[in-house]
Amino acid sequence: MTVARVIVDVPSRDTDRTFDYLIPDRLTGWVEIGSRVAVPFGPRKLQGIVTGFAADAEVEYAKLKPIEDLLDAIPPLSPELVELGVWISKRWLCPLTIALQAMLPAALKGRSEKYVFAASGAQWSEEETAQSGGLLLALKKGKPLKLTSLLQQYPEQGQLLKRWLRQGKLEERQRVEDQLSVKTVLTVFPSDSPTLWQASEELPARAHKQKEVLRYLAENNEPVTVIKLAEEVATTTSTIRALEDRGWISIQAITEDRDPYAGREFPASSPMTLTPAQASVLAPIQKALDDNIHETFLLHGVTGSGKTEVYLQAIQRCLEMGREAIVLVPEIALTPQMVERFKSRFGARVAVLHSRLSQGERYDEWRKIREGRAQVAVGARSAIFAPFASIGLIVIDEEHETSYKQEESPKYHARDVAVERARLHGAVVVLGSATPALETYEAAVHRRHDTDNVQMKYIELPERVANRPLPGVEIVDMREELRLGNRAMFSRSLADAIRDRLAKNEQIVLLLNRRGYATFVMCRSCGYTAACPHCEISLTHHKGSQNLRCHYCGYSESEPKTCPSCESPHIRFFGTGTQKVEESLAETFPGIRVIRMDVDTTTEKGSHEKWLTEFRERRADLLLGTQMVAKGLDFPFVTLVGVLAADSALRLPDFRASERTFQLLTQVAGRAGRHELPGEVIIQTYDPEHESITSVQGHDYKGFVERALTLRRQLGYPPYSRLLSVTFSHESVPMLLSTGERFATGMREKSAALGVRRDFDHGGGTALEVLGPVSSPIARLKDRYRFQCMVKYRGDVDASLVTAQVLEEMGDAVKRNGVQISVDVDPQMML
DNA sequence: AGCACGCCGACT
DNA sequence: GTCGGCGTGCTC
Repeated sequence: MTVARVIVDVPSRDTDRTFDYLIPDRLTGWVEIGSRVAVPFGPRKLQGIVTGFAADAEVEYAKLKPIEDLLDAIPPLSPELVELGVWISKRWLCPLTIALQAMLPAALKGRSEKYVFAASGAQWSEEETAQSGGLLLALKKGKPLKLTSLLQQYPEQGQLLKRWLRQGKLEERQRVEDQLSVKTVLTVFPSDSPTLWQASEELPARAHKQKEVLRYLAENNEPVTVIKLAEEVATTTSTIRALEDRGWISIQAITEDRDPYAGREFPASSPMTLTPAQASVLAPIQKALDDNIHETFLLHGVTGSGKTEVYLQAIQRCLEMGREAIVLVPEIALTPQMVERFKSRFGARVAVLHSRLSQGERYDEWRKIREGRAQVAVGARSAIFAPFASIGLIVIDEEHETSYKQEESPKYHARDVAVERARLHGAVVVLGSATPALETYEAAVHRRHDTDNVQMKYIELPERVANRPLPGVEIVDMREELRLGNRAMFSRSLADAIRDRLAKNEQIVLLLNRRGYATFVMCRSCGYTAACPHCEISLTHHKGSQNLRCHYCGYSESEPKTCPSCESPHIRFFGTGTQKVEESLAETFPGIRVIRMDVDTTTEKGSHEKWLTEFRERRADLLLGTQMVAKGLDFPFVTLVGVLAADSALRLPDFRASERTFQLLTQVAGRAGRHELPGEVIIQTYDPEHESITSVQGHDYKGFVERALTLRRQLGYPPYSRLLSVTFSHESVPMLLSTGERFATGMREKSAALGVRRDFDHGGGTALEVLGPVSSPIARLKDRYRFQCMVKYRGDVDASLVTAQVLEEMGDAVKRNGVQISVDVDPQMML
């Protein structure tokens, strides 16, 4: 007899280990590594994942309980994904169950559901029945009812329920249920035609409708849905049921796929002829695929250089070798246009995973992969967990994008997961970008060995296809504009250019760089600014709902008419939102047709797509938006890109601020002049000397990066060190400080044993140093104060492990004092 | 994370 | 006396 080792779905530190369960006979042979099971856990029923087996002799615990149920016929996770989960939980310090959950589609996140039913022989008085307001009548029918829906239906009867449960008149049972079942359709399976004709003879003469149904089935001898059949013969389902009772047809529930792209035509495309440059970068990728070796490439290609075609042909080779491919794309760039390119090349072999699909649609796409019906997965961050069996290639497009780092636990970075997963499969990784992250570029070009960065090969597409030039970039100093008396939102240069495109019927993309540019509220008389009473965050003004909102905790209050502090009426809503720009555009350029894309206009499902289609069809002149207009869009008639407030993010206290600004500007500049018409870019800024802006002008990625790397080396920032941040939060500051100090001391003690840093020319001198505890950039959140420690360490040190050890040692004390601790390994946002 | 157990104050 | 507050400890 073997025993299953199960990770139960309780995300806490002390349950972050396996628990052993007996495998009942009926499940022998079905329970595998990666199986999802329902298990009893204390008084509850929970979902768990099987991660291994043990022989009887290895089991220490005496009173094992049996697994109660197997939740899927095919295990949703493979042993390889379980192994990857273990790796993630160690690297990013999260409970294993959290890492495993991240790999499952939401539809399979089992919840424990409670059911209530009347105990056999239980008696109630008439008075009680009346008192219960219908509740008892429902329960006396004997069928177990869901506790949550009972409480919803009879909100007054909570107390009664509780009492009867305690008295044993009612009983409770728990079941683990999926969030969503597979959508099924009743389908008719006819027997063969002669039998059906014969059956028709046997029917009594008055059964006209049944005869008609049989005739229809005999003529079209193939399975048909009950609904369609009823429609065709103009009858009801009961007629069809009657035929089933007679045994001439069978009706089965068949799972139906909700194909979100159903009914859409994707014209077939075939491989394009590659330019010599494209061919030369494809060659080493294909060679690695042919040789079956795990290798990572950084494909550095300027905007419009044809990276996607290289991906497509690499995937093709991968499929020819009988292996599968994953393509990651930033969520925001996962447009129909992008999907179409893959669908038209690989057709039904493509599964698409992104957050705009419904939970059910996502589950269907996931099952296509799991069941081997798709060989290419295209999706956002979490598609890295696509349940393929034999991966040959993983492509990460726009690899520098911050959206590849998940900000909630597990706080994994898809790029790192990709490399590890590829290693497990012996697969090739291609990281593509016009503006690679400094970490990636450094690992590919300088190939340092004292960091944990993966070794990779650098391949490059330095020119646009068809020798199209990169657009000319003009930088406008807005201080100068002001000096010359132009107080408008648009510089003269940008205004002239917009007018020019309107006259020529060409299109414009306008980017409002809004990061760090919140629309806060300030009193011009006394300087009062509206802040959240629970978080140390200024409130954001929402014009539509006329209120002020905290975007961290959701607190909101109505828009003040006078200053709450000094009662002055001179309270103003600062900052520039896209709405304001839109108004200003309408005033300055009468008749201009503007599409505005921001969080307000794109929340509705499919709206993103709708706006882009409208713009593509030239039903608007100008596309205005935030970050989301910068990525991956390709419109032939866009010849002008304007950037407002290019420098707005530069003042953020984040050492990556200038890198981010440079990347964003380069990306948005790349939207111009991608086709026959040449492009032009106009960048408005109050900081025209800043390197992250001037480097965009010369399309000088390498120059910018080398200078930035020198600076990073001097300051000992990544990629010349790695970071790990630990945030402590509690209602009382002294408690926080003492806990933070304890952590810092613990870390410093351990670091003494790790040796010295080899080549950092700044202070510290040890392989691991701890900064803080200091007040966190968000000093208070939801009524809890926050302090943080930053751990800076040499790449070959396993700081995650050291941190886990120190937190373990502090464990008991911390659990009692209620300080919450959250760890972020390789934090991407310093805020 | 729940959920039970257990030990304290305020009510029928 | 009992109901319910939340501290603490366990879950194969």
